[in-house]
Amino acid sequence: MGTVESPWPENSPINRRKAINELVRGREFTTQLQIILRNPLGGHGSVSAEDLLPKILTSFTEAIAALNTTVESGEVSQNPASTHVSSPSCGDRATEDSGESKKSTVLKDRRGSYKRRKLLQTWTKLSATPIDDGRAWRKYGQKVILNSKYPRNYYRCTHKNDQGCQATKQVQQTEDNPPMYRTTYIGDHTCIDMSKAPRFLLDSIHNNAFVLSFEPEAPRKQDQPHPFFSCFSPSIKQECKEVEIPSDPTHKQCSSEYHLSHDEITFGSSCPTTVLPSTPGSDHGDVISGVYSGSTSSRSLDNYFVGMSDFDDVFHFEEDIFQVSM
DNA sequence: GGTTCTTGACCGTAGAC
DNA sequence: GTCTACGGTCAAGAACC
Repeated sequence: MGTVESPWPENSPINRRKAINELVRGREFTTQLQIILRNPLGGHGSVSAEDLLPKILTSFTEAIAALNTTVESGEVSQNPASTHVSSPSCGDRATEDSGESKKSTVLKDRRGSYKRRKLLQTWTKLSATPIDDGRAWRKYGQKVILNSKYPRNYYRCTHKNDQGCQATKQVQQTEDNPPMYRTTYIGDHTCIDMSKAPRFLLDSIHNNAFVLSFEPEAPRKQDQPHPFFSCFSPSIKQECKEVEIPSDPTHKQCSSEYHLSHDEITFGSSCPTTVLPSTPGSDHGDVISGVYSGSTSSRSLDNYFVGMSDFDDVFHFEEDIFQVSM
């Protein structure tokens, strides 16, 4: 517990290499796009921004797919019910259920696990307060769990009906002292929250065209780093503490939910997190399920753009990163 | 009036026999 | 193969804004 293992299964160097190659390609396309956008009147040959965008998306999609293949080979997807978390609510059924104690004292696998849940990626978080992750959830059920003092609450994305978002989460209070809340996320968001969509995305919707906004006047939300890319910024990482401090409600929202810690991806330094690993080697999937999810690919990538104040926040179009040759 | 919550019923899964 | 127990989801009514 608490130790996040290496996100890269060492037995899949081919997929990893492919992912890196795709990311490099995507960066090259992005660089070309930047040149075009900075010099819209200049001659860029036959390549246009409209041509580059699909290539960029394809590169990222391929990278995600490669990573996803890598992850799945390490059994990322797992029923959280079988996750070994040191909590009474997780339930050693044999210890309390006297009626079955004579059958077996060994805790077997839980029954009643839906196949759908096994197919979707899941990850679990522990926090001192119910997590407000900024997403719109709608409660659809509550269930008393065997050997658990508190009921388990079931939530699904508000956009399930209108956008078919399959993301769900379960929140259950543990019997720990002080009480903790275990939040299990199942599946990734495939919805777009229009209230948080960046301007370039809205423009593309309204104009039925791809429009990237690199305008500098768009306010940066320093206090709300984008969950996925925030780990690329070391100044933000230190803010990432999974367990929230009850006495400080300002820390209620923690970006670490989607956070790529240094272990998830080898770009930055440390990022403390208590995202509970589903299985050894599955931690990376726990944190950024959406990115690794093969079922979403580019659409999921779109979601990671949603909520950003500016596209520039993501790519940081700066020469020192992209080494633009102009 | 629309949205969200509550809660009992139903369904799917898997261990036991 | 059937029974049983359990977790997960559905859906109707209630509550809320």
